[in-house]
Amino acid sequence: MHPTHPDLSSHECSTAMRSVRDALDLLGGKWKLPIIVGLTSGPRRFKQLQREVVGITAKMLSKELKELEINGLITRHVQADVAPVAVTYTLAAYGRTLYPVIESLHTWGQQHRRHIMHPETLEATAAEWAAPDALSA
Amino acid sequence: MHPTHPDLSSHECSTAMRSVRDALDLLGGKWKLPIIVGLTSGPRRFKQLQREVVGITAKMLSKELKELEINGLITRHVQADVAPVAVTYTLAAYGRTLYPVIESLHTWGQQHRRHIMHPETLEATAAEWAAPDALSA
DNA sequence: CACACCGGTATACTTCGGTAAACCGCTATC
DNA sequence: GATAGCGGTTTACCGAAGTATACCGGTGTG
Repeated sequence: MHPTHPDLSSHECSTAMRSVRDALDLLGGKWKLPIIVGLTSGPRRFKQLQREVVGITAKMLSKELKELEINGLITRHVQADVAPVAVTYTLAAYGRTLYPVIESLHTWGQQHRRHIMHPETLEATAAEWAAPDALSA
Repeated sequence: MHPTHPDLSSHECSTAMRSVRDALDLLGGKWKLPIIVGLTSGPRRFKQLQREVVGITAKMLSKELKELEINGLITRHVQADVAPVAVTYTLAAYGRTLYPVIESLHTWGQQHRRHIMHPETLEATAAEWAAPDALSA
């Protein structure tokens, strides 16, 4: 048809799309990111984590932890000597590389909550945040 | 070694968790973010978008676009005068506030792909990225 | 005329994410 | 001895998410 639409970024766009979907493959679903957030403040034990990630069932937590471990984002260590075997989960170094992602989601979610509660300030808000036109970085 | 990290207080942690889950409520699922990425480089028509977001069915695309519009992230406009009614989707101002999120996911996904393909450079990689200790901002 | 593109909708189906609840061996507490 | 905590696994089940396919009215193309 009309190949003349000056689409600067059709390449960049598909690159971005691929990367985002790669990331989503690992982090997608309802629980993975909340779990990682729970681990940002230090090692946690199973039940402890289950209490923090409100609403998750033991089965889901168990399953998600396995997947996160397989992908190298978290580490599981067992202390067999102590009383009723202590199991601890920690953010692995690789998992810590997710901080920027967590942070941006955290910030956006916070703003979003305000935005929902005070919709009258919408335009101001949207303008203030200022969208950096990066993404091509 | 010693990740003497700015331990998120338990309060900050639950705040972060709540925000992240708020964001995930809007953006969760397999398609929403890829669709938004597709719209970052300009307005798109339905079929055009379907071609870019590889693998999505018309039904899903239609459903997701509706939800994104309801949440004010994108805008739909219809041009009724032209031949076979042209429908165009655009990132709304509010949707553009997601750039930081998209960008961090994009960056991480890109690194992750490299990481998968050259696992031997793992330690170097993880160290290099350096996790910004923010998040408590 | 036959065919393809557009922007979807309708119907039917399958898969998977997720829940609820019971259960396991072990330990410590009342 | 009963109960509760730990770190899960197992079973059973449901509903949402996602897929596949066909179809619609309109138009323009060969």
